[in-house]
Amino acid sequence: MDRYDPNTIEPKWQRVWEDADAFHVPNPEPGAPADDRHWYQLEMLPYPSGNGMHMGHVLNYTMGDVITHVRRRSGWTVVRPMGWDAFGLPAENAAIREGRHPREITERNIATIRTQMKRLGWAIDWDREVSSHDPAYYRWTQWLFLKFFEHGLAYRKEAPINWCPNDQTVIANEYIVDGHCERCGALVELRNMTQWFFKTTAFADELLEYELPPGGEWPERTKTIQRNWIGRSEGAEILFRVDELGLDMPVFTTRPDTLFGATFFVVAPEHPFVDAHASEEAQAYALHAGARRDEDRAAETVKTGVFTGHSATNPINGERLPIWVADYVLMDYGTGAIMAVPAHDERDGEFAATFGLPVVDVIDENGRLINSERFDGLPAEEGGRAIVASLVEQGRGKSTVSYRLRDWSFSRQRYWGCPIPIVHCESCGVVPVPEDELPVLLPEIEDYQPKGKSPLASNEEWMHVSCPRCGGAALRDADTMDTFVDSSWYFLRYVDPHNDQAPFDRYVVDYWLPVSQYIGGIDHATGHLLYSRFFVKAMNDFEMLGFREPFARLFHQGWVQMGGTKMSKTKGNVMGPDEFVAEYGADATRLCILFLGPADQDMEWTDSGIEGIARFLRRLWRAVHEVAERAPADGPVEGPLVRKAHETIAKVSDDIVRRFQFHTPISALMELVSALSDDPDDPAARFAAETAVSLIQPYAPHIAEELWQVLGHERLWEQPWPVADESQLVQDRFELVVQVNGKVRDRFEVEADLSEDELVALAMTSPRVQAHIDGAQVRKTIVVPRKLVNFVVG
RNA sequence: GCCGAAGUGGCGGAACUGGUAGACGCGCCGGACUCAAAAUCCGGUUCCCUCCGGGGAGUGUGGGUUCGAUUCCCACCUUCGGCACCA
Repeated sequence: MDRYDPNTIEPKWQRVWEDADAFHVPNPEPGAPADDRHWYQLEMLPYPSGNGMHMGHVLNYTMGDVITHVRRRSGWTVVRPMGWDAFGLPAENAAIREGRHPREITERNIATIRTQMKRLGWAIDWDREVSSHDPAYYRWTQWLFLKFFEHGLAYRKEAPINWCPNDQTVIANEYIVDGHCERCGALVELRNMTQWFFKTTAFADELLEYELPPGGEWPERTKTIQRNWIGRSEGAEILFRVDELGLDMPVFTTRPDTLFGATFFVVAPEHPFVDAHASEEAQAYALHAGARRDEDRAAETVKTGVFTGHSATNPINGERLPIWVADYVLMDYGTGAIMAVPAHDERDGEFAATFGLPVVDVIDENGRLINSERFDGLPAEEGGRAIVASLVEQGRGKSTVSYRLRDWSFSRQRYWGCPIPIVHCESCGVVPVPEDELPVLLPEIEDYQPKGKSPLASNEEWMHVSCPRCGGAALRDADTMDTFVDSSWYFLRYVDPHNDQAPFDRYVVDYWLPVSQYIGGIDHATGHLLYSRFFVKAMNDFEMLGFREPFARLFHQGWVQMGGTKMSKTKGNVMGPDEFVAEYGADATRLCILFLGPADQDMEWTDSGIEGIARFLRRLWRAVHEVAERAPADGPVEGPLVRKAHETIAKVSDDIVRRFQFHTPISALMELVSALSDDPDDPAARFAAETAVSLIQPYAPHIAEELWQVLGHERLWEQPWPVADESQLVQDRFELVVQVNGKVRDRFEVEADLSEDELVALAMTSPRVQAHIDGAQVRKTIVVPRKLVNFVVG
């Protein structure tokens, strides 16, 4: 028996799989019958960082790998692709530092990570590899952009947007954390700029619906996060009249029932009313207040504001309310104006207190309307409906819905991204680049240094084009797209990666998608996951594909932490797999990361854990070799070891497939290996060994393959997944627990086919039980079949 | 403030449908093998008490339901996550 040496056997089997093209899965022919046993296994694609993979990646992809092997071997056709989220700032910043091209840096990083991935032995169909920086990919990103543009779902507008002063580019709302850039941590500024937006708000209601296929399931917490982000509020829009100006001012409110309690009216500093009609003092205030970020405005403890000099008429009772301008009202929510009800809104109450404005109670302690004329006495909710109905009749209001969600601003003022296929023509305006001129290649430039405007603009030759529409002088759009545009459709390209006629064929995506199981971090709940859903819903509307959701089942892995904190470059606690793979092998590293704990919870990486796993693998290695040296039993085997093997099959399969729990199967396998190594001479030891090797294959495919060969077999990766023999799971004896008043007093083995009466009689004979009953009256006897007997006394 | 998740040995965690709390691993303690070490193997390891037979307590806290609660219900505490001057 050779010593277990992962560094010899692992590369050997990796070569075997590669030569056998073991994990390549071709697409079905058009019109081929739909096979309902196909599975699309996907984990979020990696960003090719210069540091290579970290343990979080190892966890993520190993989990996907276990599922892939189990499904494959259970008779499913599994597609499991891989690719690279290759555009983005880190490569560009590295390019500035190193004086090289971002492409060179990115491709170098990809090569490093690809090598790491192959060394870990993951079952990936490398034939489907795609990279978002490849013109063969971003050609179709551009093509999709044009589709969205054509349907009015991509548009340009001037708006105050988030600007990262460090990265010198716009960033999306979704990637701002507490007012700071999620990527670099700089404090985000507000800038007024003309930017490209995707109209995600057009799908606000659809995004609240999860139109999943049968068997699809999303975690409740993810849906909650998305629901909070979308922030749907039902309410009413009410028109207030400014008589002296002949103007109607709409407000949004969720509380139309409190309309009689409105005692003043407030507009946001950015509201057009201010510039057009407000007093000089109010305009001066608005100019100052409107320039501040929402976060700073919110941080103010005392409310500020100025009277504009005008009044608005409450449509329900004709009362004239003074119009104020105040920065606690936000322009980009609702209509940018509110009816203020100080009695029933905390913020309005504070404002009224500060400026001595009147307060009118309109709801009593029983929740009924008061001071509301003919609506008095109605329960608040009913009263609200009645008030809206009355406004509708007068044409002064209607029921409506407001959302917190904003459109996705996706143009970026940096180099390393997908160019926007648009030309700006003096006479024609915004003109799309014709489809047959795609891709618009990313031009070469001299200097990547961010200067607050797009580096692409520095390439004069590239910038100046003739207008595709009129032939006149025109300029290209010099911005690039947010990398989240690239990753909003990569899962569609994966299934048809070599298509040069279209981003994908509809029959191919309709065959494989929605993704059967998606795995990735919950940090993308309001970003990537929402964007991808938006893309798919829109493409479904364009009739490009036949489904409404990209991901049927979603799972979020926990963070792999070190020293109690999430791994991050700034904390210097990022750890990759390399040193563990070199010392203990890929199999041990894979097992170790999954053995750390429940996959959906944060876990602490400990170096000592891998020692235990290595011990286990050596023990497995030795036990299997010992078993293999002995002659196989002739005829069927039975006994506790056979039963243990079947129990392990049931446990491992159920945990992985149904419970999505990856650490407990390892415990079960440790028990089985320990049982069989205790007695290699047991005639059932060979069956137990074969079972253990077969079951561990998804976790540790290399050692499994090697030991499978030691046991005289071949090509374990394509052997059917073991199925537990139900009859073996039924035991003929079990351990009966006997309780007195719910406390365990004795336990002993009994025959499984005893009747309840016999169990009770047997339980009663126990001297320990007798001692606790101590001659007292047994008031009640509870029997749980195959488990316990409980005597209630006293 | 609103919404959500979670609290179990020294540590990571197990206990899936209300039925033996602590599987499995780490760490630690003791032993075997060895000149020695590594590796390996065996035994022990929730806490307290013990006449070594056992006994008592115990899953964040306090109640409740139940023959029986880590599991269900109520209240609270702590931690983490999302939203938040969103009308």
